Amino acid sequence: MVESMSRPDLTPVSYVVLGLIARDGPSTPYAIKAAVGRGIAHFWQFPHSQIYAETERLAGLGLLAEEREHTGRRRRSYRITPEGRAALSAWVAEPAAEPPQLRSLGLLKLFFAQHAGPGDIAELAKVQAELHRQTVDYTREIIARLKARGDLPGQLAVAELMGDALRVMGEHWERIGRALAEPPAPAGAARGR
Amino acid sequence: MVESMSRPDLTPVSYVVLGLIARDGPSTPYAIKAAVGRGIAHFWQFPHSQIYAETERLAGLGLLAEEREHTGRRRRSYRITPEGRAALSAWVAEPAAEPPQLRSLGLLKLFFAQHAGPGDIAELAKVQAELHRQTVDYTREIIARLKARGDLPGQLAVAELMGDALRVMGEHWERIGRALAEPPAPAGAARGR
DNA sequence: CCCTAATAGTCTGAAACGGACGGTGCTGAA
DNA sequence: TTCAGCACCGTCCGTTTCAGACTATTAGGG
Repeated sequence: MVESMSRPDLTPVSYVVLGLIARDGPSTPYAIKAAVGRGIAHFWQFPHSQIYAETERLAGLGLLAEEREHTGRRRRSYRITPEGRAALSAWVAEPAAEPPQLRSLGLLKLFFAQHAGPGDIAELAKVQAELHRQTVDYTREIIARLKARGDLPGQLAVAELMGDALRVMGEHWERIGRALAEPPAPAGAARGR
Repeated sequence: MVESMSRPDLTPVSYVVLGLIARDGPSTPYAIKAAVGRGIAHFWQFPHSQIYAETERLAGLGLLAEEREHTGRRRRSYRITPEGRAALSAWVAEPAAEPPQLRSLGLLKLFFAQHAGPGDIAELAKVQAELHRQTVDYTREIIARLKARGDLPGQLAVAELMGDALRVMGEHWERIGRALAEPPAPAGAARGR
């Protein structure tokens, strides 16, 4: 039983770059940067400067081929090589055993809610609920666009999953906001704090 | 309108440390490390070596007070100062405007699903579903424990939110797995993918 | 008294970060 | 025609984070 078929010298960012070029055809790093911002950034973040380093490195490894514009700005453009496609496929085919990671400053503050007044937490909940609503809306747009295309079932599934997860989190924040806002003091048996 | 009441020289990790010491009383860095692993790590990750650096720094700022064991290992122990409590409260009270960030290798592979066979994606979905199930179970335990205590409503809310989000994501993965596994070829009116 | 496991903490090289900064070429107003 | 302003495109570099290897220390069991 071989443990890993995918190349150990490639990082997730490498595959993002390979994958987007495979999807969109020959691309400049700047175009990749824009494409990342339009989707992948929502579940795998990294600084754009990485893209420039990564395209160069992948070209060195023979997984991308560089072409340079002859006119004007002489931008570099990269297309994927057969080796690049093979590396990408091998990686996708290998199941990911890592759990998803969440990183939320809002949750961190909620965790320590006891150190602030209920009003402050209500405000936090309001802000977070609104943020989640916006992101869900954005996700909806993406879903609509992907459905119109009918193509790319993987991307659609990702968007639907994320949309649902964000919706559920947003609902929690709304519930928290309501619970703290409406009954400033529940009256009657004043449960200690 | 003042923009920021909270100290700009403190990072989220600083507040994690302050918050846990505020909750648990005087603690050694190692104890904090353990406490982080029992909860906060699920929505705010950082390397444990940071804790040692951070306690020292916070002591230098006067937000923690260091005490050293006289016997045995002479471990450092830290308690929170009034200034530390004030800094913590100010930070918690200030709403977080950042959206939550998700980071999932599984979603990344799903996004590029077209580059692997359906069987590979089914396998990915199976692994991810199982991972999510485990995490949900773990979350349930935490919720039960927190409910038994009756205390700390913020922590309970966090656990419930995360549990729900993970459950929803896990259900998506299960659905994906079923969709790919059961009908290897949908037969009949082949809906053009 | 020694061995082992659990506890406790240190250290470091490598990535990642992120944002300031500097060109370049287009467009359209003067 | 010029050139100001802007959107595009890419580089660079100081800081922070990161992971985890590594080193003690101590309690407990044999």
